[in-house]
Amino acid sequence: MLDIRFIRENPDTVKNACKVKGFEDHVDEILTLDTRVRELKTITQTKTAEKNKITREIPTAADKAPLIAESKKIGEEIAADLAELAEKEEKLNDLLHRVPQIPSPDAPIGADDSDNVEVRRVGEPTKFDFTPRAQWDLLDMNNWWLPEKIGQICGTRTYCLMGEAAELQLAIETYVIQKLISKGFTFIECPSITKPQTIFDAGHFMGSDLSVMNNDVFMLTDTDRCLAGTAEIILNSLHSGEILPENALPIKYAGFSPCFRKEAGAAGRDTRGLARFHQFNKVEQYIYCKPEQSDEMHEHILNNLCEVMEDLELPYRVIANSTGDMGFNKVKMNDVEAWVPSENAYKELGSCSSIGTFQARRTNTRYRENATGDVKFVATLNNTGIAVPRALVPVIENHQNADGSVNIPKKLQPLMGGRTKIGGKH
RNA sequence: GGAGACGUGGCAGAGUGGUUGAAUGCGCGCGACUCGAAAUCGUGUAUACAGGCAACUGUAUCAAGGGUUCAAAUCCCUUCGUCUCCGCCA
Repeated sequence: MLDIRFIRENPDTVKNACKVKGFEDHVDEILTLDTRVRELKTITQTKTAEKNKITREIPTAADKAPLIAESKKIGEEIAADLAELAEKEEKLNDLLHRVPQIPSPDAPIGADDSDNVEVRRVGEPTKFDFTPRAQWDLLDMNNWWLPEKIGQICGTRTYCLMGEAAELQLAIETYVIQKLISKGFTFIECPSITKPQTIFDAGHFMGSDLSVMNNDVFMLTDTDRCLAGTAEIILNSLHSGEILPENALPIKYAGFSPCFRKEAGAAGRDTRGLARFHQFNKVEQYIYCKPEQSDEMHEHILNNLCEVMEDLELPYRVIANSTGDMGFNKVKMNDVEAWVPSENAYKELGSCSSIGTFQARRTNTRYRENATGDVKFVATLNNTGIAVPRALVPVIENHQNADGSVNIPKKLQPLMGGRTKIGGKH
């Protein structure tokens, strides 16, 4: 959420953010409510101060009865104002949770992903001197998965890797985790079961009614828990309510967890292959930093993902997502897409986001400035480290050979027992 | 799942209805002493919101929420969390 003072002082900026991101504009209603709420606070606080003064005189007063009566009378007056205050504050709070984060001036303005802009392209689409196979053919012929059987057992949008593909997935996860550790990240394995409030605090949903997430989040029936869609959710709440020392920043976490998505809005999309599942694994980069460090950290975690692409020897490109595509809580967003030969297209493998202080306001995560002693909200950022099995798609397709075998990228070979190739007839 | 204990400031730890935003100790900041440091002494050390140009003032906060009362850290209820023992268990 945004600072109410910021909205008060920059209503036009906020209105514009609503417009370019495609969210309803509640600014005028917010400002009206805000004025009334502050009025009521002033009135009730003045009366409470008066009442406290009388209350303090009671223990030593010779005749207590008139003072008690007076105090009681003021108490009743306060109660009436308090009722209105509570109602107005609740309404204001709900509307404040519907105001989107202000997008960066650098972000392309646009309604949806068709307005995204390619920032850079690294490597060329892979050329083959044979007809390359699609991921599902490679998986079938190498006996690397069980699509029909697992569909019967576990339902749609589940997967099961076997043999060398399962090994490769584990190697990729381990590789990325170790890479991030070497760059100063703290490796942290996160729970997937969490409370709905933590998901809300990550700022992916609008308003203050938690039921809005039912469409996207798996709720665990008859419990107060749900399944987290990403480790970002847990990492975001890791320092909630804390005031961090300035020199602790930036804090860099490499979170690993199984991730759960309902994929309710994706019916019929990516139903074949390893691209989209209810459950997958993800290494997540998560940063807490000072707001002025945010751009630098954005480049840092974006570059980490680009390096991973290069270590996996994948042709890829970086996208600047448009204001309409970046989502409710983001300042700026860069997708990283890898080349997928079977689709003759670049496909998203990761998404790098600057959140500003938007999440920190929801979790109340702050730091104390050394020089001034001031307490300020931290900025947070997140990026994919690697998401599997989706990342296996470009890896096995781009590195395939005519016989259906797959070359292992050099950096992964030590984690694959020194093998340079898997699959094929051998 | 059963039984019990507990949740106070950065930490430790007093405090069971009335100037307690909270004793005391530790830590930390500043100052004095010192050539410098240690020790010692003095002094200071939460956050949010509202009002004010500001100095500052007010209100709230002793896990969270609600209740009783003129008055709640202190009494009652609910929730959350932590710990111990038993049971179960990868």
